[in-house]
Amino acid sequence: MLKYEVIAADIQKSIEDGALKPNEKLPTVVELCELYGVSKITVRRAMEWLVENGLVASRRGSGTFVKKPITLPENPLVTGSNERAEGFSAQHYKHSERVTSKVYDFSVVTPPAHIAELLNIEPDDFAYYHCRVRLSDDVPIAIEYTYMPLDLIPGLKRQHLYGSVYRYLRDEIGLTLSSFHRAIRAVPATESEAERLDTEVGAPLLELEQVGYLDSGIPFEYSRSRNVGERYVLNNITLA
Amino acid sequence: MLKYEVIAADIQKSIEDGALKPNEKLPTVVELCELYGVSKITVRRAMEWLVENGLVASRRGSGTFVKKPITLPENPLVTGSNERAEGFSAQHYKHSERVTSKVYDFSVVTPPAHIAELLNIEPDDFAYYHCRVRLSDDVPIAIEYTYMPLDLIPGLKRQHLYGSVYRYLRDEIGLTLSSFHRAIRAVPATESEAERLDTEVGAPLLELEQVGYLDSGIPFEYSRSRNVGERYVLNNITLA
DNA sequence: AAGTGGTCTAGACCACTTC
DNA sequence: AAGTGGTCTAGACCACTTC
Repeated sequence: MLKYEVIAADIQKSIEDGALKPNEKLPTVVELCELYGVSKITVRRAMEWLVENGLVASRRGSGTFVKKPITLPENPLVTGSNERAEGFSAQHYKHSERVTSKVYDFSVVTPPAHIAELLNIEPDDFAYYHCRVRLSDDVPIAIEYTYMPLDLIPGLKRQHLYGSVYRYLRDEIGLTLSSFHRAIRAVPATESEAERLDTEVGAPLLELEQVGYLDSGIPFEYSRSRNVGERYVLNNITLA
Repeated sequence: MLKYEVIAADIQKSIEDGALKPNEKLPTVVELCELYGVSKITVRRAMEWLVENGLVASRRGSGTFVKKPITLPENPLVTGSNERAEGFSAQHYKHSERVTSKVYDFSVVTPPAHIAELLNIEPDDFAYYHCRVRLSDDVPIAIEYTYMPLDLIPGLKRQHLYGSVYRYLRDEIGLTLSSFHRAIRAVPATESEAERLDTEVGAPLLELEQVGYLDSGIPFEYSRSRNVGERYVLNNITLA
């Protein structure tokens, strides 16, 4: 664990267990430097992390203060975060839900031209294609349509689709996932989606269309996931 | 403009006008230090900005490389960014659209309990409430329901609702907006929304429910904006 | 072995707030 | 005037990649 991570985690813990109360002033940057025996830039890193994650607000000239933690009402079944791309399994296991999948299609195809383009492969290159529905405690949450370049990923099997594909890529193949470009939309459920997701035709779905990149900058997936509107929320902190 | 911003902007420009091509290696950190006569940490800041904005990928031990810029298909009329909260007007003027508003309600009320809670005001404190539809080139894009604490904002008038309320808060009142907590959902249009947004009842809307904060950490707005699914996309870059 | 990015030190200097 | 966070310097040291 890096030094700035230790500091940020400590402060986060103090806020979460109430040792630091909303609107309370944190120790000054200089004090924290002395406290942890680190340099100013390291404390700043920790502060930046806390600001980005919505825990504190810094005001030049006066100090850094604990924000009143707010959670917007979470009626729906399932909550995702848009800060980091974690994949469905990682997000849901946290809440000790039982995540399962129904696989509707798993094949090797030559993807449509615009998808080949996004994946940076030739029009006649092969890609895995799969369609699966993700369920949390047996309730269908989302349907995914995913393309992954064949050449990049040796040995993807149907069985992997029942668990976390990202875990397979990371732990078994040793790929390093680095970033995702996302477009977020609201779309109506098609007839087949309505059936597979146990909802109505035309029901609002939250669509996340994304291209995922390895740290090498190479795209490793094109994916469209459509989440049932009334069962899924995406949470997010944004800076002005 | 800060030094690291200058460096980041230079490199961004080189990428955008093609001087730096996809997959090309950037100068090393040390080279950039010499080139700009700055210290390493300043170059790192610039690199971090470029990584966060999806322009380059850094690989320890080998270098920093230009990413193939991708833009996901943008069928819809209007595109927003989820990186920074800019407000409707700022996002849309960029595309040289004509942004207008229809105001359906503007009043002072005591907000519902859960909203008062989120705004950190007493249950019987007053707040401005407004409901307006935002149009881009006369096409309705979104309907907003917003509460703002009365005490915080002197002199909000109906006329301000026809332009950018954020601009009023910033430039006229001198408030500094700092961050937004957002929940993103797909919801069906109600009857009145369908009529005001010129769409069907039950049509998918992209809802952004958000609490906005001042740099002092005080909430200044609770807002729910519902964007017509087929006319609006939110774009976003996420790190793994 | 040489080259690359990543974290960190110990401070300087500045912008801004508070009193 | 004193206190606070924000940017930056000039380097050290390290982890990792490439050859």
